Amino acid sequence: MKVTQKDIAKRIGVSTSLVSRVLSGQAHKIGVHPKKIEDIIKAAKEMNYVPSPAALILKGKKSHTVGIVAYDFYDPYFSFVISELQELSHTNNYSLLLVGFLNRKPCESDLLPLYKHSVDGIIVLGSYGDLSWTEAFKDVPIARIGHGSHPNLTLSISIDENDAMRKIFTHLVKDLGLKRIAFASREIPAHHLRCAAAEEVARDFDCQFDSLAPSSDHNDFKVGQEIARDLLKNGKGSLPDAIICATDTIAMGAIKKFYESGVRVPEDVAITGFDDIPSAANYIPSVTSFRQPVKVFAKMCFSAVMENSEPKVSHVEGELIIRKSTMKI
Amino acid sequence: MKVTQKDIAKRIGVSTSLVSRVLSGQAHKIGVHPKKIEDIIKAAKEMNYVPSPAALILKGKKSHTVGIVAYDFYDPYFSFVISELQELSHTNNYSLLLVGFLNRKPCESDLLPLYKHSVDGIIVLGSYGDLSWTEAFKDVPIARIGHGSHPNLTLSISIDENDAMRKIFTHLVKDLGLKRIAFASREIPAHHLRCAAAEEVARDFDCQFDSLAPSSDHNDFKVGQEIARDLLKNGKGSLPDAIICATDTIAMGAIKKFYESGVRVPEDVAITGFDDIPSAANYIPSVTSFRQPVKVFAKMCFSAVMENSEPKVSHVEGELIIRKSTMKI
DNA sequence: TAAAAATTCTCAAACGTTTGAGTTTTGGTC
DNA sequence: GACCAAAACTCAAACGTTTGAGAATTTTTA
Repeated sequence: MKVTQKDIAKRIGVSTSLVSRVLSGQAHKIGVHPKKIEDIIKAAKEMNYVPSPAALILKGKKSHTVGIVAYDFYDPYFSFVISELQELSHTNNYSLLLVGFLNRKPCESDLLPLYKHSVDGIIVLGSYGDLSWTEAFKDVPIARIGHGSHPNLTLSISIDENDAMRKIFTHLVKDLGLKRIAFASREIPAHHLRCAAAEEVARDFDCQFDSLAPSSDHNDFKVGQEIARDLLKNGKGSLPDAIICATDTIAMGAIKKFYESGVRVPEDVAITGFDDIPSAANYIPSVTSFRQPVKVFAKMCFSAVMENSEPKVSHVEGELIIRKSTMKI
Repeated sequence: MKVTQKDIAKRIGVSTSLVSRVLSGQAHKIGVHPKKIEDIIKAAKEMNYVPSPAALILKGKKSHTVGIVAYDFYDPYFSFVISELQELSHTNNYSLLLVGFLNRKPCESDLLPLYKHSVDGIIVLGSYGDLSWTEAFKDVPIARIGHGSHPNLTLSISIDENDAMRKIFTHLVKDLGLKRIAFASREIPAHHLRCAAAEEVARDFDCQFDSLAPSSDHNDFKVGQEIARDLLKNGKGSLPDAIICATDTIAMGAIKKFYESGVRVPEDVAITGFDDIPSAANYIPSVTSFRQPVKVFAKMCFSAVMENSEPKVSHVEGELIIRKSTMKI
């Protein structure tokens, strides 16, 4: 059924050693007759030989597999990352192993697939989530799309939050002339960082700044709604000019609550999101959002683990996609 | 570094054969002293031995890996499926190999990962997409979440479109008293099926029925917008009472276009979607949607490929989630 | 034209596990 | 204490590939 080097060797009448060296590109290391090289390659093609990765791994070769671990699959942002990684792995002849730590803390058995398939590298999605499990993978490069550094990470890549905020504020303050800015987020590490950046930039832009958080923690959408609801308690007059939301979904939650309360977006309050997930463009009104350079993230992570490059923390620039939710009327 | 059966054997002073038989649960087949069994198992635990899957695969054992092939990662519906499958694979101690055929026709190199890792089974996501490549995997069970049968499929599972339509029509016609129903979809196989079901059920319900399709084919959202635009050309008076959309995203597109044209949903026209993707609940107004029993799909596919069960085409019931976009005022 | 050198090729062990067939040990029986 | 069967264990080959070391063949050189 499955054709092996032995089959090729038999057909041509040579040893498997020769076949192996030719097929693995080591032919030049010893002398091999050009004609034989040709024959072997031709035979391999004809019999459509595919090397057994199991055998290769046994011999200590690379598995050409990267594991991708995600803490959350629902987030459309991550779906996009995954589809990018899939594309990259395909063009580089790698396989993609998917492992997820859904909510729960990663346990032994979560990591097993990574062990078992002896991945050449691991790509982690998301800033939050503990990284203690990386201890068990000291010898494989681990890259992360997310914020902050960690001793076991070969690459940690993210946007520069300050730069992002600067771009958002420029739009809000310079383009639109807004002054009273608020930031809406959940009580999670990834959002704290963003909030701190917003606060700092607000100072530079000389804005009145407020940080909004929900009383209780639900999903992003509910959080957005709650924040809007809380804001409305003080009367429509006291609304900020603009609300920068930590995610698109929070933005949508806020927009919906405002809509239901007769507050118009962007006329009464401008709203921005983060990540530019597909539905941001489809919402009513379409949501201005800071788009992360996902393709670049993916590419850099992939290169980092393939080449096992030097540890590094990197920032790459994103882009503010301006839509109706902040448009001048 | 990595501990093997040899290490265990050496520590206890037995042969690797014995260790292997004990550890792989074949001890009862030959006689093994109970004490030794205990010792070996204890040692394996202490040294935290993990069997090398490479070696096992080489010996022709199962790889405990299932491949999941998706034609589209962007669709939130599939993200959800994938996260379910991930959960299942985890509880069953399987690994998940992700391969995607993005737009393009699956080519040789797309399938390589499945070959290479000698997957025990394959789960295909989506009705559309050609299945000719399955010829190359005659010996592994393939299950599909999607419509229709195919000789190489162990399981093809989907909702019963007629049942779904019946539930939607019941809501629209019986609950809301609507009479003039339209169906909006794209020109793709999966939607055609749905359209046919709608048409048939409309007859049973004695409704005026119309099938709507865009002049040109874009993404779902644009299609929704276009269909709404086309409908508006004939004046607001001629709108149907309700539009059943083949996907949530088409529904949102239509809603948005209507909103921009001053047509109110649900007051002027009721709209339903399909799949109940997360953003359906978040839209303005929230979108009534037919939810597919994704968890059941995932579970059945997984079981089917794990147990390599008899070929079967299955339907399971879904549920209409009623929201604002069809609510009585 | 034989020896040296260069070229081309093969042997066999190794990676970690399984398993049929064989070997040693144990305990029992007369 | 010699013999037998049952119980407990080991040998070695096999899975598909790589690779250092060596063997065979061809070419060069003197």
